[in-house]
Amino acid sequence: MPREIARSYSHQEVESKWYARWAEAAHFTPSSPGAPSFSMVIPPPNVTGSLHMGHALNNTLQDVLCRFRRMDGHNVLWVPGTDHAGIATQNVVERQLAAEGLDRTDLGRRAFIEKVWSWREETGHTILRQLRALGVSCDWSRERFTMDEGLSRAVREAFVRLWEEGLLYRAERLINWCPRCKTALADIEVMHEEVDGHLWQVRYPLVGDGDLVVATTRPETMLGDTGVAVHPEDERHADSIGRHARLPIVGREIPVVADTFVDPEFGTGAVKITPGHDFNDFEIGLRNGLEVINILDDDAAVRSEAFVGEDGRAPAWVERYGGQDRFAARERIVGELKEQGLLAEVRPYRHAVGKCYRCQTVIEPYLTPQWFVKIKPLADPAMEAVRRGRTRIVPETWKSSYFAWMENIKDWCVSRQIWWGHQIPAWYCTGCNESLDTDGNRIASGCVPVVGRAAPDRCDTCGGIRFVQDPDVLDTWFSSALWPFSTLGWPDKTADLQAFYPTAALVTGFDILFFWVARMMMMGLKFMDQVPFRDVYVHALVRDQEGQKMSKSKGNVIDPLIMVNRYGADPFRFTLVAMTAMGRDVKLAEDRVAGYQHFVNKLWNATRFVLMNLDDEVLQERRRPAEEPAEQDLDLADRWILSRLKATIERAREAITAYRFNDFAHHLYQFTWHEFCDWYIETSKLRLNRGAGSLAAQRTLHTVLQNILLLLHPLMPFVTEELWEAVTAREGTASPRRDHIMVQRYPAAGDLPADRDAEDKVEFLSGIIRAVRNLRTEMNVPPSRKVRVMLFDTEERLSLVRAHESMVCTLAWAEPPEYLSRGVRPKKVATAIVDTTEVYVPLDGAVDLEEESSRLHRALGKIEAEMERVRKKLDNENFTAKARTEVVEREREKAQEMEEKIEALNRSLGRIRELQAQ
RNA sequence: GGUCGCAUAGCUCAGUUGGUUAGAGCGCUUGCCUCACAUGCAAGAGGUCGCAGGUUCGAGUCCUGCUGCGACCACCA
Repeated sequence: MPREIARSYSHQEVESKWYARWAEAAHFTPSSPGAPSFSMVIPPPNVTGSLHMGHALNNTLQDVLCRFRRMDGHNVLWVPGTDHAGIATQNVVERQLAAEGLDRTDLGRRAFIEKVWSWREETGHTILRQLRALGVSCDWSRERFTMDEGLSRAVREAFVRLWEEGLLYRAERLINWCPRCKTALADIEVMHEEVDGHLWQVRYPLVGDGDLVVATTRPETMLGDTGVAVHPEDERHADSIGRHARLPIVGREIPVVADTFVDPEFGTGAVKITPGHDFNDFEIGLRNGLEVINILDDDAAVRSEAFVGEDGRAPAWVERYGGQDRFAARERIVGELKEQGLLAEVRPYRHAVGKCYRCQTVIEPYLTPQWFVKIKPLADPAMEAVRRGRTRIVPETWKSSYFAWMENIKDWCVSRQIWWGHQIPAWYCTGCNESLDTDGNRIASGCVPVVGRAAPDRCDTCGGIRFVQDPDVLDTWFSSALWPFSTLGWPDKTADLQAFYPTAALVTGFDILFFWVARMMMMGLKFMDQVPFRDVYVHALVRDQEGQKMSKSKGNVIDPLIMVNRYGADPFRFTLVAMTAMGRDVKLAEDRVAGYQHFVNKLWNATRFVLMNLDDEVLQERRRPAEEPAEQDLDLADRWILSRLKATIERAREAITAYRFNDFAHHLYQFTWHEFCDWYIETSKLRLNRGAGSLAAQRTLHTVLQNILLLLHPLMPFVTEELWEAVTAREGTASPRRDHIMVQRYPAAGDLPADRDAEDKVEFLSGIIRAVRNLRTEMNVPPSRKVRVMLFDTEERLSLVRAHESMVCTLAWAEPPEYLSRGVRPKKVATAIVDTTEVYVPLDGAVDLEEESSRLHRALGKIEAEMERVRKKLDNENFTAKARTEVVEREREKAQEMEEKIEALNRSLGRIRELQAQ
């Protein structure tokens, strides 16, 4: 019989013990036929990741939802897994290679990919292991990886279907190129950042005479200039239109064109046009028939006739500038322009540059063949679904962001020039495509792909049998976009899809709303003809206590595992949930966690108290927990706490189903601590000690405590499970695992009575008690003495106090009150009013004046002695000058405090003398 | 440049649809080792709810403007 539990809770052993037991009992995915399902997919963390605060918050919230729904009778499925994180993972492994002095080309594609796989075997499960420490209850038997066999099949299938429906195309477009990752990026993967740069004004001589001064932030791109543009109505430059300028350094003649894009107000009103390296210029070039020159491309000579010198080689300047780092080239170009006197002006200029979201390298617009998803036909239904409420975004403020992004969406560049990822299922016949580079490094834009679920056997056109697969891989987010259904077995029609799609909710941070959520919406509707989730709960970012984003470089990172280790998973989870209010960032400070650790301790000790006071029979009674105690001699206090419990259950359920996590936590906290512990347990003590009413009190304590544990379980799974075992005294039952709190019914308010009458009465009585306590303190009644009280009100009100006199007196530590009818108000009293009842504490009756007076004198004596010691210390000892100052400072503060205290004591003594005199 | 959000006690934040003396945790003050818990108990101090107007019988809560932060989006050289 676990009648005694330890004096305090130690989380370490308890947490690992219970996690193992839950897993063993297969509680994570219950299956009761006919029950409603509740499914979620985890936002798959990168395999490269280790657990940070964002994951901790995200997964705690999901776990709270899952545990609640599971207890509430749903068939819960929570699918865990990881994302292969193309560029991020490739970067990690490449860094390892670099440490050995190698790069990926030394290994070759096949060997490199093998290396990534073995890296993943070794370390790719770290983060999922770490999640277990939080107590998350995903179904580990269903762990998926975006590169595993099933999901890869889903990716190929999706790609092929998009192709077949004409929603996928390959084209040469200007894309965002990361020169470090050496791959294309989607628009959304480019982060814009303000930087301090310069605006250079460069003189372009016109052929014949005169010149045009153009302004640019990137002078090095002039190597690829193929025109200069001015506004058609700009009179200053009207003469230049149609003439040619001679490109400095290069010497090429380029046309001056008119385009309304040019803002005559900005700079000089003349813009150099570099169609190969700027999105605007590309458009202008198209409109005006300008050439495109690619200065970063080693193959530039091949790709553009303009670059071919007499000897068939690129002109020297391409080698001088194009091959090297852009910023070094910029300096040399600027230097050379200056030498030639062509630099008209330089001024500091702050402007935005695009950077790679993976490595922060400045993006270079670059003309290459890539694969694109035609996005409009996918985005429209995805917007419609949210508009019609088929998917609800919570909180709603994110809806407008969602629409804004979707409305302006452009075709999605899904190809990446890296090796780690889903290789694009497109093949090129070597017979048909002469320009095919059979090393597979780059497929020219004119080549015709054959897209299919597997490599083709024979070319339909030429009958050839040799094919080269497209070397590009898909954007990582392409596979994540399929996650809600690919993890359930799609493209097969599986029972899982039938049962669990659409998923009930998706819990995610706003940072991946567009990367991931929007794309899941599009793909889910496309391939499943149904939204991927009913609700999207968008939570905020976890910041440090100053509101700064946590980052390694700032050194302000709080490690969730350290929190779990130090305080326990339960307090940590509780903190995260309690801080999660809608639409606001979570600022996390460690002392919050410490604060909620105290709450765990409180719960622990409340349980200890209950266990110490229950008779064996009561402990072993097996009522359904949310059910009022059977015996009907319930006291007012019992009725009150049960009614409060009912209200708490209602509020808690309301909060959690509306994703108001902080409300959920706070209602339960408030009830447990300030209603159950502070009031109910305190009142129960009297009845437990006497015979009368003891049984009802015991049963009520038992019932309410069990309900508290059940209610708190989604938030604090470990400690509640541990305590549940103790309060349900379950040894000897046939199937202990069925008794785990994790699989009990969640309390329902309907099982309990509301009792307005009891609530009103207790509120009144506790008001009286508070008033008396307050007066006690005001009157300086020593704790050893009971206070004398008089109450003045109608007989009816007073009779209520009379009926609960012992409770009131015990909690207020008062003598039995004098009940006064109207008319005889006492004098010389301290008063308070509760409702209509006036509460009096007679001054002279409150304090034993003799005793109090001598107590104060003793205290005064002590302090004066201390003062004397301080004075001596200051006088006698030999200090160095500095030490002396410090000591004096410190002691002076002490002395000040003591003097204040002496003053206060003297005041009290004075009051007592006054009273004695009367 | 566009959009959205936030400004409430010393600190970190609650405050659903406008309704009587604005709440919590931490911190602070005072008194208590009262036999579940000092990771505690009791009592308390502390707020012109960013500023200025407006709507209303009534506004922290709605509207307008301003100030200060923050985020997201964005191809102006």
